[in-house]
Amino acid sequence: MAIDRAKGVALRAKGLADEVYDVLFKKLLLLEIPAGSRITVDNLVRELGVSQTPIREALGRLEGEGLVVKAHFVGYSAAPQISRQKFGELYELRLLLEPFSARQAALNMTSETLSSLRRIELEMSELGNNKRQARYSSFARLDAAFHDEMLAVAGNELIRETLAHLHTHFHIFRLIFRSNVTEDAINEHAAILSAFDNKDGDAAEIAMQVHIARSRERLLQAFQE
Amino acid sequence: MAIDRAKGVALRAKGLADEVYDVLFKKLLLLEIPAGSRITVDNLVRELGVSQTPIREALGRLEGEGLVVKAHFVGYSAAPQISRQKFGELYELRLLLEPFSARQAALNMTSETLSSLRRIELEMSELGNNKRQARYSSFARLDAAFHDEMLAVAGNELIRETLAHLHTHFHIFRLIFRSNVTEDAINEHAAILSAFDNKDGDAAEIAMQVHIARSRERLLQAFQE
DNA sequence: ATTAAGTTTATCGTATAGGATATAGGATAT
DNA sequence: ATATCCTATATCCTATACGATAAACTTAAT
Repeated sequence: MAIDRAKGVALRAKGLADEVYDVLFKKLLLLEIPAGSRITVDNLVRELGVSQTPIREALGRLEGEGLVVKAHFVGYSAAPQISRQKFGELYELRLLLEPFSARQAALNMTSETLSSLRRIELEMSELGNNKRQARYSSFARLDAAFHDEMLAVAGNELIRETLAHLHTHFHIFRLIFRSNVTEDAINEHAAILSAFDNKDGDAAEIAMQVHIARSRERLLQAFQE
Repeated sequence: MAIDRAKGVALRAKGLADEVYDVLFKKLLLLEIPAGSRITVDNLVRELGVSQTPIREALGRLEGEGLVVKAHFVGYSAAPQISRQKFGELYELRLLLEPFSARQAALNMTSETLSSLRRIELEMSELGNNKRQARYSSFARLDAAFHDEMLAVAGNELIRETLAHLHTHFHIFRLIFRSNVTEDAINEHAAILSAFDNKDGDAAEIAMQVHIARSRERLLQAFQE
């Protein structure tokens, strides 16, 4: 896990702070650092083998992105678990942005992106045989890729960045409640893909709306268990 | 301008990094640091009288929020000026979020918020006599307050935060092109206020849509000058 | 037994020194 | 005259030492 300084130039070109950032980001996404738990600078110094400065800089960036919070003279912690209130707000926002983006994507769709989306879809459908843990983790990654690729084609980078940012929190939430949400989503994605194939903006918008609304219903059960 | 360490406890309770953050944020918003210009750590050390660590931490946070960018072994710079492309994307996003929020705000409107919005509106209309520079600066602040107050009542904090974040970049843009956009906006705000007063969601949504679309047209001229 | 005060420890916050790199300017060779 | 190489400087990047604070633990008194 330690960062190998012997890599020399290639590593230093990016800067240690960037490396530390990537490591911490990944740990947060994989829940190796549980939501709400403390993150001490000294521990990271020992664990990663770098000095405090790049670690503080990386934590500062994560703080700016809302993934960690800081209390004066207490230190950093991973951001707390998403609340039910926040969950509802997140889906309201997705419903405003993604159906619109799906429409745009349908109108701008290229054959390259379409085949790329089909490949993602194929990979998803082949996950059924894997173990539950591995399956869910892969599914989450592929689902993120599907939506992100669509947003790239839709053409509004600001919307794409905004949702990518929110997706991080969303992802952490989903990982905690390992709901079995894989199979249904595949059918819904197929409907979206079909609309993309026909360059049918109306159909794409509606299909995406259905997809997100149903996703919300599926995950909402996690709060009631 | 220097941070007074003699303030002692009160200052330290917030942490120097937070103080530095506030100072830099304000400088960026007031364009005391022009878009794209270099921000050197050493200069800030001398100017603010604090060590490098809190400055780096503050810069890291600003980087996470997209207000500054960093190049390895080169240093930090203020984020570059918004492009025409980005400008279009920003308004597309606003048109997706703010009319919807205006509808929600109309349905949830309270008498307290309504009178608060009216007070903002009154202040705006009284700015006409001031000097152009002071007038514009005050107008921008009041316009931001108007939209933010509406978003607070609308109820979705995530949308509010998202737009507040974007508003920073938007504000910097407007400040550079000191377009004379004050008078028209006042009339458009009045239409929104009227819909709020009647708790008329449809009217509020449409009025906000018109307001943002016209605002876009007014500012778009800045790119063509 | 419980509470409160004092002490200890872990951690953050700050400062300074030294090494590494990129950029700019000048000198030299063609 | 131009292009290339070299040198110098400003700046970032890293490491370490020291001070300040808050939380945890222990001890003693009621």
